[in-house]
Amino acid sequence: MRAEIRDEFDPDKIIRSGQCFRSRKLDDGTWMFLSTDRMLRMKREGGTDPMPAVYEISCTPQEWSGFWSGYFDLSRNYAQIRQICLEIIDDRTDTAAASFLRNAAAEGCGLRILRQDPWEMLITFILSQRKNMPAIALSVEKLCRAYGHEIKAEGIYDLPSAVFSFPSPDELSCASEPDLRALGLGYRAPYVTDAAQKVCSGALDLQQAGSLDDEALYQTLMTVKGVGKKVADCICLFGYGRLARVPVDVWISRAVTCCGGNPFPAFGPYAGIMQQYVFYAMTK
DNA sequence: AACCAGGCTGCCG
DNA sequence: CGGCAGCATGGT
Repeated sequence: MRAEIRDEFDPDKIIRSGQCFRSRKLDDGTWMFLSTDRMLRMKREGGTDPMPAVYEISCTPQEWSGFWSGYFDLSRNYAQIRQICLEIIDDRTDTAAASFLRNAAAEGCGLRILRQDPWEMLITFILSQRKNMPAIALSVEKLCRAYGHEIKAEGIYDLPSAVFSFPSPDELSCASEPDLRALGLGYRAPYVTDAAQKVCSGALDLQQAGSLDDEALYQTLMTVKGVGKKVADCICLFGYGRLARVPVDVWISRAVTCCGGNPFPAFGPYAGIMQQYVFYAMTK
């Protein structure tokens, strides 16, 4: 099918923004996005300059409106939100911090906070600790190849190599801690088995957790071993769309120092989006 | 070849 | 309580 996207949307930036680790751009210029056991292929039509942007998309209209449109958070107006962020930045008296933040908000144009699967976010960000982005992508890929199942290509698109789903809680519950250490997960292996055990047993209901407020959700997620403040905030932001949450990692910590104090609370309900602009600008 | 990576746990004071 | 060593492994 064909889809027209009018708001700010830059798949290249989204893929390199550190919120998803399986999606990528293929050699033929199409983008491949993956979420749990779903795959989407998309290609820009009619050059790159004109708005609105039109994309040729591999799924049905039902899958687009029923899933992927929500995944890309397309019902939200990011152009307007980014403008609100810029106005908040203009109110600052500290010119050095203001120009730093203004630059980040400009660099981040086209980023969106993806509405991803909570289980996939839980495991992915447990794996992410003390790793750089290529290393995270590698361990996630290993996990999918070992415990997920193959996803077949749709329609006219063919794939360069086999693509695997993200393992479901049941699929991952087959993995013992030594199995996961053998995959190279290191000290994170027992954290993953604890997460799978809690979710499979029903001790942690990720679906129902979505009805909790931000703070209760955050506290609930931290009951899993290996999930601390930063990882819990990543799951809140990228898995539950809690846009006020600000995961503080080494990069954001540097940005806070650079601004002479934490600049994010000023952005209120959009602090998490501003955080993503800053993270992207700093890691680019 | 050292040093770092989207940190967390357990222990020490 | 706050502070901090130790941690497994792949990138740069």
